[in-house]
Amino acid sequence: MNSSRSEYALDDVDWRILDELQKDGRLSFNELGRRIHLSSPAVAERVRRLEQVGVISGYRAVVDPVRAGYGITAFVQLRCKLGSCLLRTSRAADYPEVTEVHKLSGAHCTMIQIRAASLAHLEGVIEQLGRHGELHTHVVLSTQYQDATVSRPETIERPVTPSAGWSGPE
Amino acid sequence: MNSSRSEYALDDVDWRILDELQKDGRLSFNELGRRIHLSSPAVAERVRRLEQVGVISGYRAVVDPVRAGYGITAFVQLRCKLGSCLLRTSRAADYPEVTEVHKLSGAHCTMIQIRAASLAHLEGVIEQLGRHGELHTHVVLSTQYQDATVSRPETIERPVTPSAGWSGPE
DNA sequence: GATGAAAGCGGTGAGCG
DNA sequence: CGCTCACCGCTTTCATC
Repeated sequence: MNSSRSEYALDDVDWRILDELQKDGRLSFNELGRRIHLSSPAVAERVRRLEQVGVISGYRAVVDPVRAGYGITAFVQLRCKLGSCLLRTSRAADYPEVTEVHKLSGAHCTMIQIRAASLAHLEGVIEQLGRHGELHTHVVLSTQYQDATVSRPETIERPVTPSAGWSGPE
Repeated sequence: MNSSRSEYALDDVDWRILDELQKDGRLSFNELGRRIHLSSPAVAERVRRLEQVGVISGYRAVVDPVRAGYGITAFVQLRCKLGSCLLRTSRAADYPEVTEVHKLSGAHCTMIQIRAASLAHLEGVIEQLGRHGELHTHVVLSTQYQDATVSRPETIERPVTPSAGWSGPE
């Protein structure tokens, strides 16, 4: 299920496959091949390789958190106290409301995303999280955009304009 | 495709279906019914209702951003300047690197998640975003956890302990 | 990679409990 | 509201080019 390499060279056809499967994960090899102009056996082989290499890590139904009863989203930045770090003293199952955990550079060590059913519910979660350290909470008023698909990096490379006054000696 | 109501009462069977489809979005009605002990026609009807009501908003292949060449993740908190707000002056296609945009309560008006191919790439994106206002950037060192599934709210309700010294008059 | 054929499985609808 | 059954269609897969 895993590759020894952490990256894998994706060609144009691979990206077209990824585009389609990110839009509709239930496409059959037949239909997928039709859309990217490839035969189904060829498509099947590529998809299987993408899965084995781990570029495709799975297929999931996308559930709308709001319509499923989770009206509240919040981001919490947590600076763990020594010895009570969230990542060391808790497991994912302890906090089903925690949707994401990222270790950060900067002043706060962790960025956490939370889904809660109500503000009262959120309050309870935050109270628990507070035992691990100092936290800054940001409640989301509305989500404008999420679940973006990943597309080919080459397509979107963006040049950096060098700061004029800070060029090296010439 | 949409319901007039924003929420929908989900029973136990619905949640079992959502659990399974979030684990494997390509399950056939046949296999899904097998797992939750229901016949395929019955399962098909429920899944279709969940789709119509918008609880299931789609099916997607999950692409690992790192293995797809996006090694860098960052969170940016943006306080828009009047008249140059990101949400008013740009569209999603202008920033393919922006994965999520949330409007926030608190000092910063927006929380943005970014996926970039490299630090140089991130630098370019941040430079562009900076035109919209003041921003605080947090680079993710590693992601411990993401893509949690949503499960029944009732299961995980968490009591809030009232602050002893601040009860109302009795 | 493409083609073509064969086999298996999944989806759908009717009728009933 | 769910089950069973039967039918039709599609998808997958293999062998071959």
